Amino acid sequence: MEAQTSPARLPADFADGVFPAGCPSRTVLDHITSKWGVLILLALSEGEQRWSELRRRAEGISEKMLAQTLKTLERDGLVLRKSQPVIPPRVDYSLTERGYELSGLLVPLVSWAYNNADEILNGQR
Amino acid sequence: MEAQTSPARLPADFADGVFPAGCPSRTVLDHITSKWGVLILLALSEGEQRWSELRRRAEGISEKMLAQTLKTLERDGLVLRKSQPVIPPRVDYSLTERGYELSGLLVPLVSWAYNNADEILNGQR
DNA sequence: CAGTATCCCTAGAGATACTG
DNA sequence: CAGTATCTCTAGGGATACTG
Repeated sequence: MEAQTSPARLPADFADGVFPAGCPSRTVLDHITSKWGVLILLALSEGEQRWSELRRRAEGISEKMLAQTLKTLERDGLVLRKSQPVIPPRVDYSLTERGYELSGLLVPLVSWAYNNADEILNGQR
Repeated sequence: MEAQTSPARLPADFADGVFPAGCPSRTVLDHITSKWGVLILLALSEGEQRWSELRRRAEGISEKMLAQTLKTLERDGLVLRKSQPVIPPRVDYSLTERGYELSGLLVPLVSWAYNNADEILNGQR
C-alpha cells in the first residue's frame, strides 16, 4: 500500500505541517478528546441528562472526574448546566449549540472506533 | 437554548446510552484521541514522513513519546513503518488504508478545534 | 441527589545519555 | 538518523468520607 494524502484539508495555518506547541487549539483538543470528555459529550448528544444519569452512562467514571470534566466542558461553553433550587437537588446537563455542533464530529469518530475496535486490537485484516 | 438530540447516531449497541467500562472501543478511542496520537495521525494525513520530520511537526513531543505513539499506532494497523537498511538509517511513516480512513474523521475535528479555540478559551460568544 | 474535600499513589511524561 | 535505556518526578486519577 502506498502513502496517501487525505482529501480533507487542515486549516491553512497548518499548511507548513507544523502543530505549534503553544497553539490554543491544543488546549481545546485536549479537553474534547480527553478520556471522559468524549464520553460525556457523546452521552449528552442523546439529550439532556442528570448527574446520576451521566455517571451511570460513562461507566467507570469517578465523581471527581465527572465533576472536573463537566466543569471544563461548561467553562468551554460546550455544556449547559441547569440547576433547580429544590430538595433533593436536581441538575440537568445538556449540550450548548456549540457542543451540539462538536458532537456531530465526535459521533462518527466513536462509531468508527466501535466498528473497528475488534479488528484493530486483534490484528486481523 | 433547549436540549437537542444529535442527528448522527451512535452504534446500536450504545442504544441504552451506556458506554461499558470494558468495551474495546474505549481502548481504541484512547489511542486515537491521545494527545500525541491525534497530532501524528494528522501530520501523516499530509503524506509519508520521516521520524525527524514528525518530530519537528508535532512540536514539543519527546523522543520517548514519539516512539511510543508510533508503535501503538503501528500495532493498531493505522500507521505503516518502512525501514531502509542504509547508513544513515532512513525510516518512512505513512498511514495505512485504515489510518487514512480515520484521518478523514480526525481532520474535521482538529479544524473545528482550531477555528473555535479562541472563542472557547476567551469565552466570547 | 449532587456534589466537595482529602488522601494516596502510581502510571506516564519529560530530560538526559547512549547506540547501531 | 532513528531510535533505546534510565532515571526522575509530579500531576492526574481513584477511593473514601462528608455535606447542603
